[in-house]
This record gives sequence, C-alpha cells and structure tokens, in this order.
Amino acid sequence: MRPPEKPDFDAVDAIEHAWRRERPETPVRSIGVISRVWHAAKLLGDDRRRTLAALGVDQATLDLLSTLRRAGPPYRMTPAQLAEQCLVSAGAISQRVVRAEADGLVHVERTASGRRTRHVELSARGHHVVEVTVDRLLTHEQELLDDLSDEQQERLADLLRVLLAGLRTRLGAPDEPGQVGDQR
Amino acid sequence: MRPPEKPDFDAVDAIEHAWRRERPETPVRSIGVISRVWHAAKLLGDDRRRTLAALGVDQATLDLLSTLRRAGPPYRMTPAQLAEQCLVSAGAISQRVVRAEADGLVHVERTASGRRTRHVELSARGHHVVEVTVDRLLTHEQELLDDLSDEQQERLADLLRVLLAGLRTRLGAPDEPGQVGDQR
DNA sequence: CGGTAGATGTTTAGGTCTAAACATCTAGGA
DNA sequence: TCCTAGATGTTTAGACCTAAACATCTACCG
Repeated sequence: MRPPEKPDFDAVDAIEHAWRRERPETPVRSIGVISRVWHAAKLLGDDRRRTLAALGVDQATLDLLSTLRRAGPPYRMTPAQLAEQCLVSAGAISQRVVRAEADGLVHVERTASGRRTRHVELSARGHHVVEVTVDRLLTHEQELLDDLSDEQQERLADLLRVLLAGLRTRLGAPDEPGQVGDQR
Repeated sequence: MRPPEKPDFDAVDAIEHAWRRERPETPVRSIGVISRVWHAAKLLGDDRRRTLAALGVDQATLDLLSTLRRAGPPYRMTPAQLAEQCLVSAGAISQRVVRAEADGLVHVERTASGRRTRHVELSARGHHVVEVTVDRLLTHEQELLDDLSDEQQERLADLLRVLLAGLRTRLGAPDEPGQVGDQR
C-alpha cells in the first residue's frame, strides 16, 4: 500500500557516504538524523513561506498571532510569554510586535511612560487573519505528509518527541527549565 | 534501559491541545510531526550556531567549505552545484563566496571579464578550517542524540527518509528533479 | 519610605536568507 | 559569423534573526 521503509539512497546518505570516503575517521553517525531533520525543516519552512506569502501573511507574524489566538480569551500575553512560546529571542518579539501593531493586528498596552510593553493583545483584525489562514495552512501541510501512513506519522512523532525531550534537557537546561528563549 | 516511547506531555502536544480547545474544526493532525521537526531544527540550529561561534566559524561558511571538502579532489565546484547541495538560493551562494574569498578560505576562478564565477575551490586555509572543525562539531552533535538508542536513531532516520522523499516529490518537483534551489 | 538588584523589554550592529530584477555567458540556428 | 534564447551568476530590497549593550520596572530589604 505504501512504499517500503527505505525509499532510496538519499541525498543525506550521499553526504554520509562522501564523508566516509573523504575522511574515514569523521564521526558520521549523527548525520542520518540531524541532517534529515534540518533538511525537512528547510523544505517545510520554504513551503510555508511561499504558502503564506500567497495568503498575504508572513511566518513570523502568523506565529505571533496564532500564539495569541491559541492562548484563548482574552488573547493577551506578555512579551516574555510570547518569546518562550514562539521560540525566538525577546528582541525578536519586540520587532514582531512593532510590525504587527503597525499593521493593526494587535493592540499593545504599555507602562505609564510608554517605553515598555505590558501586554500584547489580538485585535479584531489579527483575529480574523488567524481564522482565515490557519486552517488552510494546516490542511495544506497535512497533505505533505500523505506519503507516510497514519501509523508511520505516529511513530515519527513519538520518536521526535523523545529526541526533543533529550535536546531540551541537554540544551535548554544549562540555566533553568524555561530560559534563554528556547522552549515551546 | 531508556525512557519509554512517550516521555511526557510535550510542548507540542500543548499546541495541538490548545487548537482543539479553541478551534475544534482546525485540522491538527500534521502538528505532531511538523512542529516537532521545526522545533528540533531550531534547537539544533541554535546550538550549532553557538558551537561554531566558539570555534570561530559560522554555519553558512562551514556549510560551503564542507561541501567543497566532501566533493573530494580537486575540491572545486560551480555556484550552481553549491546552491543545490547547500540547499540555498544561488544568490545566497554568491554572497557566501564573496565572504569566504575575502577571508581567504576559497579561491575563485572567474570568466574572462571577471564578472562571473566559474569555479570555487577550497584554499589551503579553507581546507584546514574544515579539518579542525567538522569532527568536533559532529562528535558534539552525536552526543545530543544519546537519549535515543541506536535502534531508535535508525528508525527515526528511516522515517525521516520517507518523509523527505515525499516532500521532495511534492515540493521539489513542480518543475524538474533538481530545480529552484532545493535538494541535497 | 528610599534604594537597589534582578527581571523584563528595547535597541542596534551584524549576519543570513529569498525573490526578483538584472547582467552575463554560451550554444545552436540561420 | 552573428544573434538570440535559455542557462547561469550577481545585485539589491526587504525580512528576520541573535547577541549584547542598554533602558526600565518592580519588589524586597532595611
């Protein structure tokens, strides 16, 4: 019903193979997983950028809006919460918020002096953008996975879950549970 | 010996859960795979940037140099070949080459008028950077996968291979086998 | 009540990428 | 031979990101 487990000799297999040929001592064991994760993220990211461009949004903004939307009423979060959820630095959030506010997609509540943001809240317009965009994006992306059976998708998700748990403890915990702008 | 298949309720599970709660009609099936791929790529990429910064190189440059190194003697490729292998646009390669040349990491052979690059070739210095960097990077990254057993790593790689094969036909084939700067 | 340390936001410099407009090259036909 | 179409490189405008310096807040302590 579906192609067998190993489709073909892969572009990533070629990388591994090339290293083995050129530098036999090089430790290539991680390549099979890491390069493929990287490669898949690249293909998916490029596709998402194009898909969203066609819908008139950009990834960074939709990420911001979706995060607020998912949080549920009153659709309001602090910059720190957004940074943690969106997996980007606090500085990146500052910039995203400026753009989104300029586009009328969010309302920003500031401290007395107006120099710092207290909360970011989805505007009616921002809300609307999410409603008309997210389902289309996710439906499209679901189709991209059609070469894997439901069971394969589940197994893949489970293995990635293990990988992520490991990465989080190894990379995301040098200081604290929720720190330097990584996590989700 | 190793933690069970499903470590915990995940940050990605939380996203899926939140959508189900806030918008029950939203098709969330792809999230388990795609968000985790994305998330893993982000953690790995951030870590790689920091690791390489400590070694005094940057990702983009090392990618270029490694690709030339892996190609084997005479360590020389055209911009088009580099773009295909490195998974970035031709424009990005132009920029990488300018920087690498300025740093003496590659030699560039140009057409008569000198306006276009014919080949990019690894210099002795570029060669050296690869030698002292790649093994350390790959050894480090291998450790990041230690939470998965060898067998799990293999199953993960195999499932990602299937995923990538599908993505390539669905996204990378609208024109031709090797086109718009995607592939590897 | 200050004062101040730590937490939280913002700014900026530097780097990277894509898309698309543009420039250059190269082969094959007339 | 010339000439042009298509292939291949380069440039530039616009986005985005991180890191690190900086600014602002806030809460606790004396």
